[in-house]
Amino acid sequence: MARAREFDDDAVLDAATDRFWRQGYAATSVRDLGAAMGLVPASLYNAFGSKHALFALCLDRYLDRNMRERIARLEARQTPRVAIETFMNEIVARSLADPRGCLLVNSALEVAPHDAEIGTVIAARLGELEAFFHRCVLAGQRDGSIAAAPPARDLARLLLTTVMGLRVLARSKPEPVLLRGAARQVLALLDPPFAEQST
Amino acid sequence: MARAREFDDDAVLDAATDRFWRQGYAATSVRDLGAAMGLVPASLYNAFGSKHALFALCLDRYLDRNMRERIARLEARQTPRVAIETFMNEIVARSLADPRGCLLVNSALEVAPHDAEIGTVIAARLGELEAFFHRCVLAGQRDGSIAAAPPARDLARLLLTTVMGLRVLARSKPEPVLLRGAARQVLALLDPPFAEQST
DNA sequence: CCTATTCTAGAGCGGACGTTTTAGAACGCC
DNA sequence: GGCGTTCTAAAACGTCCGCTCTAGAATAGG
Repeated sequence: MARAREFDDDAVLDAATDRFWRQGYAATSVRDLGAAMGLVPASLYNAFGSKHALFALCLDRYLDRNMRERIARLEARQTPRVAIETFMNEIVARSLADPRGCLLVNSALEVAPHDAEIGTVIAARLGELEAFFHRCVLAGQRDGSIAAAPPARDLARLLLTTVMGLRVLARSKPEPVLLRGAARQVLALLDPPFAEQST
Repeated sequence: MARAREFDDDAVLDAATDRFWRQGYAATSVRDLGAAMGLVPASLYNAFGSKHALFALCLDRYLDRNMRERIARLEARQTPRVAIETFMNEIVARSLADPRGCLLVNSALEVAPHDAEIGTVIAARLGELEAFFHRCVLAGQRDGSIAAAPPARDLARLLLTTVMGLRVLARSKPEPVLLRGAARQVLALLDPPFAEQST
């Protein structure tokens, strides 16, 4: 052991994530990151290896603290139908409130097509989200709160697709009625054929 | 009048569009564009003014030749319900076949949030697409091929959202079953409550 | 206290960026 | 046939890129 680090890993990673989130990977320079993190480039390289490695770390941390946390929270505390509704409503609310959008979606378009390593991570996380929707739909079809007729896999696929679409629209056409209308209709698709459902 | 241009505007704009489409705006350098267009940077600047102006031109041309052409073709030749179905199926097929995705969607995430001028163009074109879906849904509800209950505006909003989402997923998780499943379900939402419909 | 190790600071690496300048070649018009 | 204009070609502008090097400050163990 020798001299200790002068900065807090959590704080500087938060700052780096915010930069990538706001500006994208390519448009964020190492000097930009350094300034936001309060670090000189050399310290940044000493601590995290490279811009690419730092991005991978930020993305992973982001997904743990946003997507996975949300999935775990909703699945533990809500009925399946309500979990889906809450998820979609949270996406709409966040999309309208936070101009940065979603780092996962931003990266899915900017980084994934040209970076196999990050691309694999992103595809896997999208798969986790699809799996969450699928579990919710299956459980909802079992308890009668979701229409039994449509295939659960396809409903999960459409829900995932809708989340992606909402995130894109929010960044270029951030109109509340647009996002809310789309979310309302995709949720309507879950309704069982008769208004009544088991209590 | 003096010396004539040695290149064909259409051909070089096609080449430039392909570069922006494939790599995005920021990741495409002027030298890159020049090489693809067979032009030295000075000629490019002489002919098109700047990288930004060239991009705006390419985006406009792209939208005329892809989105607007498709809308006009479908609206002229198909019943409203079939027009929507054909549009969605074409999006899925193209997304799976062309790794470049959609220049409009790519730009909606990469360029629009940081470029007010391009952002305005993109928001307007997304509005045109939403309006197309809205016209189709209204006409389909009139002729009985689309369920009358859901609000046409919301259906149009969800269709637009789904197109955006399909384009995003195709670039990071290009699985045919995923895209086809999502498209199938959003089209199922259009079905009138009883399988029979007027003919 | 001394040494070994790890940190920070800042200058600097070669190269690429968007753009402009300079030089000269090709054409319409008087 | 020269003139004026517009083209092409290539070098060069200053700036920023991701990254590394050198120097010195700080700390733990012997």
